[in-house]
Amino acid sequence: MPELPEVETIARDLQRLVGLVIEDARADWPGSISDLEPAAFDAAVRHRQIERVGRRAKNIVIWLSGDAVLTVHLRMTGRLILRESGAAAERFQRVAIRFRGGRELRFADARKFGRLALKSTAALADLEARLGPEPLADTFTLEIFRAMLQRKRGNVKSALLDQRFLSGVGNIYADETLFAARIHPSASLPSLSEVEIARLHAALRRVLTDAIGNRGTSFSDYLDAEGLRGGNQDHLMVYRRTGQPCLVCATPIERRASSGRGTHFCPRCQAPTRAS
DNA sequence: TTCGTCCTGGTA
DNA sequence: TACCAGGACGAA
Repeated sequence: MPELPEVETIARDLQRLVGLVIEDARADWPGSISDLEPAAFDAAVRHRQIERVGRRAKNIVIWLSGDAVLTVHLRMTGRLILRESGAAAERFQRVAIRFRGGRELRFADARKFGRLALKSTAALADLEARLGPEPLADTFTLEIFRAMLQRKRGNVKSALLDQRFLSGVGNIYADETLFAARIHPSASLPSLSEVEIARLHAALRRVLTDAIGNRGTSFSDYLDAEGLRGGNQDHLMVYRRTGQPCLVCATPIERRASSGRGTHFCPRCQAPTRAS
């Protein structure tokens, strides 16, 4: 599941696209492209130059010459891999963008949930309007986070997963962050103490930063832009460790389904606080 | 706020 | 063979 650290890793790897000119684009699965038929997409991106590559939330954002932006959301099983043209196609390859000079950006996606979208730079505002702040931005201070939490209801795990509230965090890093902050995933937001809010803020930034340092978490699906696995799966404390001993206190890690998602936690380290 | 939908490979 | 994984979004 590519989340902020995985998408950031890919976006950094794709810096080498800057300056390349698109020769053509081919979509083997039309559904992977939003709003445009494959032929129209091909015509719309041809001969445009890559000006900048970045990330916003879980989107890879590729600025093209001529007021166009290509956004890529990998959803669950999407991969974006840069290869030499002529290399064997990726497994589950859906879209290939060829560049002048012999390289090719492949979008592969087993479950076909991921999407490429071509839009104007003005239309990026629509994307921005649906996204909460970046947890690693300098502007995401403890004070801002505290104010955000005061306006939000529900439990802490669903808040972390809500992209309009905070962007970039998915199921893996929500569970890991809550463990690091020693907060129970079902804890209601109003019940969080000042100390817990501060721990949560610090844990968010540390967990995500460490995961970027490890080039993301790979289970079966995620690969970076070079087609290589990340290393963060060896550093997870609770995610997919159901029944295994907590690495802090040896209590078996529990898993519960909440709103259709698996939630992993240590019932002792993350015991609910009595006060509220 | 929760549920269904899109999807299908991997696993039990 | 059946079921699980789940990000985002729209509907109930």
